[in-house]
This record gives sequence, C-alpha cells and structure tokens, in this order.
Amino acid sequence: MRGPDPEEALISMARRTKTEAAATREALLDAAEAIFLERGVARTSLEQIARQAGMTRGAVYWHFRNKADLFQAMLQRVRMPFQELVEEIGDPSLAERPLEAIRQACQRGFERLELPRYRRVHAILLHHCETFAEIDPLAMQNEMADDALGALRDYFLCAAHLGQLREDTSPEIAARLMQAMLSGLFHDWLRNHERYALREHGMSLVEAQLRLLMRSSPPFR
Amino acid sequence: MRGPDPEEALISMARRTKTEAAATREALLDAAEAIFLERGVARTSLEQIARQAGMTRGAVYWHFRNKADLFQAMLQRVRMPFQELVEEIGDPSLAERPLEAIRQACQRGFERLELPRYRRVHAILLHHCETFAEIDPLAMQNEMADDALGALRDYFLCAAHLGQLREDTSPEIAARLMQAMLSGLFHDWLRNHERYALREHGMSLVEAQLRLLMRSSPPFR
DNA sequence: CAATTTACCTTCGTGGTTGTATGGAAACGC
DNA sequence: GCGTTTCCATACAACCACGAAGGTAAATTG
Repeated sequence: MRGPDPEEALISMARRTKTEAAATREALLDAAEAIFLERGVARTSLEQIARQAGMTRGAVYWHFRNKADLFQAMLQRVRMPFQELVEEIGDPSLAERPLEAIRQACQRGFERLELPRYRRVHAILLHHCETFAEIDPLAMQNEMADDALGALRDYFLCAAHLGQLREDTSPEIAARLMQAMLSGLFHDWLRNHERYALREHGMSLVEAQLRLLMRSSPPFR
Repeated sequence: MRGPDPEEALISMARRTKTEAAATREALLDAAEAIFLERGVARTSLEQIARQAGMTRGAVYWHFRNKADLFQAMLQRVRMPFQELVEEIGDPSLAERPLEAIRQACQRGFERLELPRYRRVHAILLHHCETFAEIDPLAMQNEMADDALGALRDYFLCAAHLGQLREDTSPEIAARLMQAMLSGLFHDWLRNHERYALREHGMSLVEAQLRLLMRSSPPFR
C-alpha cells in the first residue's frame, strides 16, 4: 500500500520572517475566532483551526502551549467593553451630569461591541464556550458585571446627590436595574446580532430607562 | 497474556424490574444534572454520568440513544419558566390590572427558578453547554426571550389602553426594557445563586421598574 | 408453568484528539 | 558565509469517548 517514494522530499516548512510568523499567529487567532463562533469551543479541534489558517497543528503548538493558551490569546486581542465605561468615569466635563455620562458610556460600549472582532469574541465568551481547563468564562462574566455595577452605582450615587434622580428609587436599585438591563441586552443581541442594530436599539432602551430614572423636572438638560 | 478462565462467568447484569429501571433512569438524569452543572456538558463523558449513578455506560445507552437524547430528556423534566408567564395571561381577575399581573408572573417565575432542579437545568442551559449535535441552546433561549417579550408586550399594551402606563414610554419600549432586565437578572443570578436570593432581589427590581413605568398617579392600586 | 421475547446492563473494538519528539530549512547575528 | 535560532511540518504514542455486540434474567404469552 505504502508507496514510499524516495524522491518525495519531505518539504519541511521553512522558517518564516518575523513579520510572517506574526501574521500566521494572527491568522491562527482569526481562524480560532471563526470556528469557535461557528461550532463552539469544545467541538473544535486544533487540527480544524490549523487547517482553516492554512497551517498544521505544529504551527499551533509552536505559537501556543495548548487550546487554553490560544483561547486566552484570542481574548487578549479585545478589551472588555465595560472596562471603558469604568475608565470613562474620570471625565471631568461630565462630573455634574452623571446620567449623561452613563448615556455616553453606553454608546461607546455599543459601538465597541459592534466591531466584528469584539462582537465575535464576546459572543464566544458568553454563548459558545464552557468552563474548560483553566478558563472560567463565568468568572470573567462576573467580573464584567461587578465592574459595570460598581461604575453605575457611582454614577447614580452622584446623580442622587445632585438631585437628578427620582426620590422613589435608590441609587443602588437604579444601578442594579440598569446593569441587569444592559446585561440582558448584551446576551440577547449577541445571540443573533442580525436581528437589530445594537446602537439604535440599545440607545433607545438606555435613553428610555434614564428618562424613567430622571426627576420629572430636572434642573438642567 | 490472555488467561481465558472458562469458569470466569461474565456477570452480565440481570434485568431489573420495571420500577427499578425507571429509578435508574431518574438516577442517570440526576447524575447528568449534577455533573453537567459542575464540569460542563462537553467535558463530561457518559462514563462519568454512569459511574455517578452507580451504573455503567451501557445503562445510559439503553435508556437514551446518545448524549443529546439524554440532554433533551433532562430538559423535559422541567418546563421553561416563562411558559408559565405566558399561560398566566388568561387569568381574568387580573385583566384590568396588567402591571399587577406582570408582578405576579415574575414572582411565580422566580419561585420556580429557585427550585433546585429548575435552577440547575437552566444554569446548564444558559452557562454550561455549547451548541452540540442537534441541541441548540441558543435557539431555546431565543424562544424563551421571544415568548417573554410577546407576553410583556401584550400586558403593557393593555396597561397603556387602561391609562396605567406613563405616556412618555411606549408599551413596546416598556416591554423590551422589562424583558432585557429580567433576562440579565436571570443570567446574573444563575451564574452564582449563592450571592443573593432571587425572589427578594428580583422582586425589588421588578417592583421598582414597574413603579417607574406606572403613571405617577395611578387610578387604582 | 415452560418457552420465548424483551428489557437491561457489561464488555470489547474503533476513530479521533492531544501532546511531544524529531527533523529540516530559511532567517538572523556576527 | 557560518553557526545558531526560529518557525513549522511530520511522525508517534497514549488516551478517551462513542457505538455496537454480547449475555443474563425478568416479563409475557400460550
């Protein structure tokens, strides 16, 4: 059966230039993103990822220690959406308009999530991977939720002190309502992003909720 | 190597009585629930499930065609939480108090989700399984979300017609806000239910949101 | 109550995936 | 230009999960 052709020189792949190597690394991560999103993390083998990138498993095991390492590298190409929201809090021009700050932070978050790479990676993290090896997506989701809740709480506390919040709703409750709404919106949209545009849909919800939470006759804006 | 002892009677397990068989079936489903929740669906083998139930894989393959079949059987032991909410809409005593109907439906849903079996299965469905074989958890989640949104829309439309809804918020937006908030709450709570009790926490959110959506001076209640 | 079917479970064979070890060729430092 | 390092392909060994074959006793039928 085996026709061991002696002339069949095994074309062991040559060394690439540094930029080429970096490109294959990116290609591997792109391939992982695509297949993880399509078939789920658990059901995709490293072989499939390598083939999609035009490589073999050797390339994968050169650039990454294993599947978990590749997964983490894929995550590190994006930043968490609410990390921005937390960092945004330092903006001094919005210090006395916390509700407007929330609105803008949400808009930034939506725009970021609509970038294809961000959308894909977060969809994978939320809906297409189970806890596996040293990867615990639920812990990451908890961190994201806690960060968002903390930031929103600060904003709404500020708003309450400035008299911009309805008196019958505590800042804590307002923050939890907002965080749950945003969390649900993200989950729902990431399940099938073709249904609607996150920016328009999300902003209408955010603005409606903020309008509900505002004092009936706000001092300004 | 092979010491084929002719006396080594293979103790193939005998046939159980009907009730015993049903008990093993339930034990297998219980075991699946526990291990799916702990290690995720993809990373648990049928061997582990069988051992946890004190059986071997043969028992699994007798009662179920494969892993997907077992998974579906596990799902069918519970009903979707918002299925109740949808069915609840027919209650005539609440026909003219739709917001109160929503409140009660949410309370029912929370209580149901706090039952250990419901909680476990939904946690598995939302956070511990990827789309696999003919199982598509995302499609199920979409159905649940659509059902809930449809029911809420009906309620809020009714509320609007009765003049119980704030004029600056359309029934559509109110329904989407509520659905997103509930969805986020479910996801967050199912990630780690030890953090807080769903009923108290959830009801405070639901009541706060309904208060926000109510007309400032409601005709009644 | 005996023969036969059927339910229930154990054990074995196979394919696919992982990790590692080996090899080889071009790129880089000097 | 020469040795070293980088980058990737191939080969090999171990494992694990799946599915089916095989075997026994309860249930059923007459």
